[in-house]
Amino acid sequence: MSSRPVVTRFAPSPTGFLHIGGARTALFNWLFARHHGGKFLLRIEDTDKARSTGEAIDAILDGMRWLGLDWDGHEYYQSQFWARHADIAHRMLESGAAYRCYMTPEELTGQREAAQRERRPFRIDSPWRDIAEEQAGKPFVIRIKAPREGETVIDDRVQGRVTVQNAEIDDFILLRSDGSPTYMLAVVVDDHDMGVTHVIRGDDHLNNAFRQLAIIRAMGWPEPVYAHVPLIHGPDGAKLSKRHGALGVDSYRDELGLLPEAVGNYLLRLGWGHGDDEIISREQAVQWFDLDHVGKSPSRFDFKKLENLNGHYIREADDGRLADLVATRLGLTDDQKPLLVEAMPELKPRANTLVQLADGAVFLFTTRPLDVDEGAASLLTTDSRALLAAAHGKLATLAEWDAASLEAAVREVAEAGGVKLGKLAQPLRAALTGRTTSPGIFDVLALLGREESLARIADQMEPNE
RNA sequence: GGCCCCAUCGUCUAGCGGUCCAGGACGUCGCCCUUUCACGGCGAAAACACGGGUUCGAGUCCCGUUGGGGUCACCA
Repeated sequence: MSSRPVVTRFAPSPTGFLHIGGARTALFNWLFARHHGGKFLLRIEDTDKARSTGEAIDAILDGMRWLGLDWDGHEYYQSQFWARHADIAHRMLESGAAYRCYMTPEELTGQREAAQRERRPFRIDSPWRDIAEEQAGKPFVIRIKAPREGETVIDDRVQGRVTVQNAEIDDFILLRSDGSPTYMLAVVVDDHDMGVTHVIRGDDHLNNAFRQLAIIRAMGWPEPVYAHVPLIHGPDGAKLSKRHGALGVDSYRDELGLLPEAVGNYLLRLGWGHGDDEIISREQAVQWFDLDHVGKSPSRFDFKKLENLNGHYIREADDGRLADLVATRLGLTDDQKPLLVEAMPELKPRANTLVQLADGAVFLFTTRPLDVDEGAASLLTTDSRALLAAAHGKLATLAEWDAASLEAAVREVAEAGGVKLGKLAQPLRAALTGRTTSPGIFDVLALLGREESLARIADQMEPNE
């Protein structure tokens, strides 16, 4: 069975956006398939009509594309296979692997509550399990006749050998009273029909694996290899949820301003490691990824580390690409882009996210008079305003407006004024950018150009000058 | 509560019986570079949950305790 070509799948239910945990599951499946030269399939589990939305489907596909997780062939939609699911349930009924259960929901809750009261574990004990004849006209569900003796063992590729007593597995429902298939049935049938060989998913499904195996065995189908990956937890150690800002990947892109390669790299390293390697390209990941090195304990999500990684990828990214991304955020016109590209080498070492990058670039495009923030304003004292006037006078005479001439001129003014360079550079920065931090002041002058620079300086000069 | 799983620095992790007085990364704190802020460089503090075994030898194997997580629907 391990000689079968590898087929993995990602099977999200489109009830919300592609969240970060799902993205990691998808990444692991994708990586595993690519590593083995197999196929990676995508199946949308849209059987819950009430909660599934087209918007969510789009968000999932969009998120996967953004992360570079391409799937083979078209995407599957589980709801299209209802008839097939129902057919399997009926075949199990005929072979005696399942039965019609006429218990009402009320009877069931009654039993459940009784068990609760007596503080004993609840196990479905249907009186219909061994009754074959139909109760004409009465509603029923089809339940699996789960094994009651012995135990079931799963050799999970990440969890190891897990054993569960069959007595723990109850007669769960295959087909609801309205004839619709349950998730448990649908997953198994679809995975089988799609030829899935490796089921890699969150370990919140580990318990389900035993139930699903019961169906697989009843049908005599080949058993997939299971790999249950620990869930991602929030900073407090509990399962990542909306409460922790478990955002959709679209938020990581749009609101947080992260690059897909950073998110992918971070997710890869969360729960998986390859020696001391931290920065791992997609190519290396495909080459190195394996299930053996997936950790068994849940890991906590660390935004700081993600952000740092993103900073690394920003510094590594192409200036033109970064400029496009920032231009969109700032709503710039095409003719403003060249300046942004030119400034990018000075801008990008100062940012860990595109939000910060865009913020650091605004001074290039704001129009006079500038908004001067509090820190910058405190730098514009009477003395420094006089210094700015001196600098303005000197700079206005400059024949060449390049970094070298600019530096020489500014240093000269500082010296003539008997102050250290910083005493002049800081007010200059305040006047030119309205901020206390920016790229080097000579670069700022050069980037802004003669006319704009002189005008901004003049705006902040001593009034009586 | 039943069942299942997990347990190395604050966090992500390396470690697959000796080469570990435990390595890397993020974060934190110093120093250097420097007109600011970053980037970069150097350095520091920081962990094998606890208790029993097994073994010549245990972070690495076994058992227990404690702690954490997951799961117990006519949801997926």
